[in-house]
Amino acid sequence: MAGIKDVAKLAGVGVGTVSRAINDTGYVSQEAKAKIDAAMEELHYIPNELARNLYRKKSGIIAVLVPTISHPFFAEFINYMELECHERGYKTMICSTEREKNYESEYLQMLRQHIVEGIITGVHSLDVQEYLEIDMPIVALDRFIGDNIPVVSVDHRQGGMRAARELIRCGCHKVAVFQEAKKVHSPAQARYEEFMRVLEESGIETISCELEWNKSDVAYFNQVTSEFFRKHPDVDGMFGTDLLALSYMKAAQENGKKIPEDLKIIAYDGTDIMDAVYPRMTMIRQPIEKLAKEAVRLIVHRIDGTNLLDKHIELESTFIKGNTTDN
Amino acid sequence: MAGIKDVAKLAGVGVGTVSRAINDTGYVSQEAKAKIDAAMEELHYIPNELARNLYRKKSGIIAVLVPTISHPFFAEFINYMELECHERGYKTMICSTEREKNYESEYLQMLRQHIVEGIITGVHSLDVQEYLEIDMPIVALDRFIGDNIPVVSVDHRQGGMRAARELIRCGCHKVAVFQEAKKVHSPAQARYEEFMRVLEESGIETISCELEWNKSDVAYFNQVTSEFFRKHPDVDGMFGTDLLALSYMKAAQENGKKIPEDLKIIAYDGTDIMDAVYPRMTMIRQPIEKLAKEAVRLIVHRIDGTNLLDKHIELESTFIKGNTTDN
DNA sequence: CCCAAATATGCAACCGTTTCCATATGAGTT
DNA sequence: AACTCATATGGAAACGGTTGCATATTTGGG
Repeated sequence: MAGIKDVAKLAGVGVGTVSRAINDTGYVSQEAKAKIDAAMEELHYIPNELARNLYRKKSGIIAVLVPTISHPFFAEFINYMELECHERGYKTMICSTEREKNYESEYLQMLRQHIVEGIITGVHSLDVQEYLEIDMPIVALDRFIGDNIPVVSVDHRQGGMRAARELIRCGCHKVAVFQEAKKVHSPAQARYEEFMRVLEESGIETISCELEWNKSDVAYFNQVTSEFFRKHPDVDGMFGTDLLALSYMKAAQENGKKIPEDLKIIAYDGTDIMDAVYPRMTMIRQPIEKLAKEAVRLIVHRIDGTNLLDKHIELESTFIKGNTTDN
Repeated sequence: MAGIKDVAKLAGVGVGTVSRAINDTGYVSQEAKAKIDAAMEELHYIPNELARNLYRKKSGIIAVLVPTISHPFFAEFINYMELECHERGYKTMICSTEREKNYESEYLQMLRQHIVEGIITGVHSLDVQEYLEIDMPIVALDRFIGDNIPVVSVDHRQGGMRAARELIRCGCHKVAVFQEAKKVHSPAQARYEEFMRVLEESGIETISCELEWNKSDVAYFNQVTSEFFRKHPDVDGMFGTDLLALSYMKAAQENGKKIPEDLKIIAYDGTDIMDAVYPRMTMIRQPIEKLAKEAVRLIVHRIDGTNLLDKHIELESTFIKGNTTDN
């Protein structure tokens, strides 16, 4: 591998001159530039980014922590995030934490090790302490971590309210709501609270089913929904995240229920795979692209040290009327 | 940020001794070790990985190139891949190329820049030349690139054959097959060939629909399938990848077709979101976890320079009988 | 008691860049 | 002619580690 010294030698100039030529900084004569270009060409020289990184103390990498990539919401989020990172000159590193142990601290280490410059975390860790101690570029996706860590999320309360109103409008009597583990401190909790509050205000019975922490695979969802359905076959309304809503619909249909006649379903998230299913789901769609862009914007600002003011960015979700509530 | 010199100074030893203590190489006395540990603790010292990388000429990062992360197959693949990489001590960088331009060369640069040590590419580029020139750690997922670049894929021919036989068994007369852009040189082409060959051998009419290159979003699929359905409402069998199969089923159901009575559908890929839909899809499931593990194994071997023999790893897919072919 | 081997350590060189600084040249000004 | 100032350049120091080498010091066997 040819280094900058080889280029300098071949071009008959000093390394400093080569470096200035490459980076277009300082003074370099036309003559020298030409010789350097020729030498670089001849040696197939490409600057070693490792060395640059060391000097600059920058890796140009942003990490994203998610429970699992294989979940439409996170997959879509990461997709948009990578786009935005790329646009801003950053690379994207992924870290999934859905394993036995809680791997978060390991990933946080990467910040101190200068492997990554910032972290966007969509992980619902239980041991939050570690984050609080660090004063480093961290942005949370839909999760409260600490006062100094900005959060990007949607207005869950509104989403919960809209879902509740829609089910009320459709005349539901007994509604199931699937919510994530309560020990997780997330803005999403407001969604369930508001959803249930509004329904109960209207005197509608609600049955909530708390999911296990950090489990979001389809096999688990199928197990939960079919079991739930067996216990509560008379439920006539349901609210849950995309895959869960799909899974519940499946459990119901397998048992001969008609959608939306016998059961109304509203899905939360509205990832785009939902557009491929029949019947068209009534959904509360999160603006995933915007979430991702905002998260990247915030983390880049943190990295640059500019604009540290933003604390909580709350975006609006969209209600999409489909055919799973009524026709 | 405290450096190794600070630790050395505080501990009253040389930097070499500190380095040896940290890395557990060479001789370090108990006494020195204790002092160093204390100093590291006091200074909250963590080795700068950037500096280590430079010396070792290793970044510890493997990149994965995909058209889009937001597609269940790739999302699942990346998920397992990240797991396996992590297990082997590598970080995972993602690069999506589903943008206007063909960004592959940019990402290939990362190898030369020493940003990543290896690349697993699931991208269906058109300009293959660049790969061929490079003799670097590259592994292709389901795609032929060049003689020196190993491929990990499934036995598509068998998958195509099974799907065809199933549709024959169900008595289809006119079958639709959606296939990726023909200009892509991928092992998957064998699937369509075999599928159509077997059907035509039985005298069954086939209509093939070629998809645009590098388009795999649901909106596009919906557009394609609804248009196709309008043109060919009398088709009674269909074969396509997961989302496409879902989208097609949706188009059919929206037009009052009964599944599987009026139309038989077989999905290829079998990502796990498919387990959440009703009716249960008849599928050819790719062993995504194994694909990912094999791809990582190969790339790591290439990086280490051990075992450069493997050229083409071909895994078996699984036929899963669901209720979209018959009950 | 002596010498080889094992243990222990500090210092300098190195990894491949970037940037600072000292120095040089030539053009334009007074 | 002397003095700026812009242009141009090479070499050294720095980034923060790791490792080779020279040099103790200790240990143990004959």
